[in-house]
Amino acid sequence: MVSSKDVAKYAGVSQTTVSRVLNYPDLVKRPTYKKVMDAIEALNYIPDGNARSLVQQKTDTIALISGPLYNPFFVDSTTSIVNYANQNGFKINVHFSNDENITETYNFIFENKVDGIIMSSILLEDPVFIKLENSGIPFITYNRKHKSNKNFVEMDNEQAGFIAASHLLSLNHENICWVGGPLEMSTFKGRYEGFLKAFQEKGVTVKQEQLFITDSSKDELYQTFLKMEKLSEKPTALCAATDAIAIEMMDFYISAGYRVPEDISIIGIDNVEISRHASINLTTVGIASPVGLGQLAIESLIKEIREKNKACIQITETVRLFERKTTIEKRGWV
Amino acid sequence: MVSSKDVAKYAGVSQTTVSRVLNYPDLVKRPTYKKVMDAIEALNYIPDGNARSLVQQKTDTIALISGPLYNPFFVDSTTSIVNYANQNGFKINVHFSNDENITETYNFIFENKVDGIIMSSILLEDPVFIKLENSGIPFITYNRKHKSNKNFVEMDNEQAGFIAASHLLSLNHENICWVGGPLEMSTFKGRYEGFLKAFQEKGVTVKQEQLFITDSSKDELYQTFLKMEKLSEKPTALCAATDAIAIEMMDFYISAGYRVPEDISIIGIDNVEISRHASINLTTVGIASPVGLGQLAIESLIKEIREKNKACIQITETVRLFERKTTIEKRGWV
DNA sequence: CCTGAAAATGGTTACGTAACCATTTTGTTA
DNA sequence: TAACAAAATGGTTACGTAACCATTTTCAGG
Repeated sequence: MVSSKDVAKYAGVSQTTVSRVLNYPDLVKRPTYKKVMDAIEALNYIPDGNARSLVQQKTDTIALISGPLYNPFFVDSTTSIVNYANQNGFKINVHFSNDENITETYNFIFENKVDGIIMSSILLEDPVFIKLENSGIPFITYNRKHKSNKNFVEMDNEQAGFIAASHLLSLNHENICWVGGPLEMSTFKGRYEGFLKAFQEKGVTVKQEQLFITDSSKDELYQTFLKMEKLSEKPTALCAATDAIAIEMMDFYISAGYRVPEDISIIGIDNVEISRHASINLTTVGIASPVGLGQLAIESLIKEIREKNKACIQITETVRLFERKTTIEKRGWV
Repeated sequence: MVSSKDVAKYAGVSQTTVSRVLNYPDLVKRPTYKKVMDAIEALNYIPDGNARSLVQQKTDTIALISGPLYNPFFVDSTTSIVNYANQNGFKINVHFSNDENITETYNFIFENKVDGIIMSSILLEDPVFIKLENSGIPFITYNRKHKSNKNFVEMDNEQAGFIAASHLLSLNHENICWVGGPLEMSTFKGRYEGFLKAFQEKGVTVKQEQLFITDSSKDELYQTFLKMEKLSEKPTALCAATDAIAIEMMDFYISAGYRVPEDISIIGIDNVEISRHASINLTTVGIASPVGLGQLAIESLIKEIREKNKACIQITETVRLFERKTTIEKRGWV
């Protein structure tokens, strides 16, 4: 491989001058500059970013630990994060975590110096948090957060759950099922609590059997669907903790011959891009601002890396209802 | 930052021995091994992957140039690629290309030594191909290919276009629009030619005005929709070059009050995951094998990197129809 | 034409690791 | 116990770059 030494020899200058041509061209006389550039051209020289990283003690690389892309929330956030980072000269090492391989994922990341870590996959009381803190690497979470998180970008999850439940209650639904979990994750916990709070304020009682604390895997969601089918009183509405869950449940209901929303109202939370689609038209709750959580987080992280800014980044975005066509007023059909 | 020298000093051994403990533990006596491991533990030492890369002349990193995730094809392929690579100890640097920033993207990648490149975004006659060849870095394309590509994984695009068109023709549609492009891309070119071939074999004529060669941006697709609305003879069926286009067009039609498939049949190509969803149920053409193109490509690339295998990888997967609910027989309504 | 400061360039080093070769230690066999 | 091979460990180097300090060149002003 051709190195800056080869270029130096070819151009008849020192390696130092070659480095200078690329990094401080103003310090080099024009003719010398040209000689070197010609040599670079002729030899097809490309500087080795790895070697540069070693000497400069920075990698211009950020590790992203995202949830799986079959959750459309992460489609949106991954897109923003990768594009924004690349535009700002950072590489993104992507990892998709299913919350099981998470330890390996972190070890993998620690092995390779990165300038920062941006992630969603963390539990409220995750033990990995201490390792992250000790590593000294700037990191930020988006969507979810840890109980002692310094830097995070989230939506107001409790408000979101509250708005979703309130919307269904205002449409006269009372037999409303909750689907989502696990509650070790800040998102699900907040949304769940908001959901319950709405019932409490309205004075409507929630039965234990209406609450399904599940993970988001297709299998378990299908099992949940089957359980709901066996309920003595079938729900007239369903509050899903995420759009991904809502869309999946909708699939099961429609496949089973139900009409949405006539037979069952469904609401999600996240307002992912695909929920807008005319075939889906999911009523949902999402952040009011047009800038997504991923985008906010990566902007903050890069700022912190650049400015060695040690200030806390704690953003909780306010949310609102996006009313579409999967929820409808409950009609008495007695 | 704590280095292997620090560990060596702490453990009272040489740096060489520390390195050996981690890479060739069998060459180290048990007590020494333990001393070093204890030191590593005590100092919280993590080897620097960058330094290792420099001396070993490999990075364990693969660059991925994917199309945008709003095309669900790339959701599926990116997931397989990232997961498979990570499981095999490779990091993935992700880049989303919109075919405009492509030159910058390539320069960005060349600046940082990677062990391989896996990409979709390339034109049939892309000039960047020569730079890729000259770089000596193993690379493979999936989905699309270059006219002189050595390594690629694709579907049989012509067969796909042929099957899609044949399906619509067999349902007695004749006024069928084609939407997709540009033809500089192998996928669109092949599918388009297959589409035309089906008409030719059936002896049905295609009018120029039925053929819409567009890019896949939402804006341009909407313009295309408007043009189709103004056609003297409105189409009864639509063959989209990709599922992404099909799903987008479906959105426009439904939003405008049309029913799919009663008012217009729509077929796509790719068989992306989301097309299976009960709310979408897109009839489409996709590879018969359950293993996706991205997965095939990353497996081949990693094999090539590991074995320095210089054999050509040229895979063209056969395709079949996935009949769902967006296509229906044309009824005479005169 | 000389002087001195500024401009331009060069030499050397460190970054953290693994490869390579050299040296010391261990243990076996005669 | 001597001899010697094998096992264990150490010293030095290279990887390719930018930082740092040293040296040479240039050129303005007297």
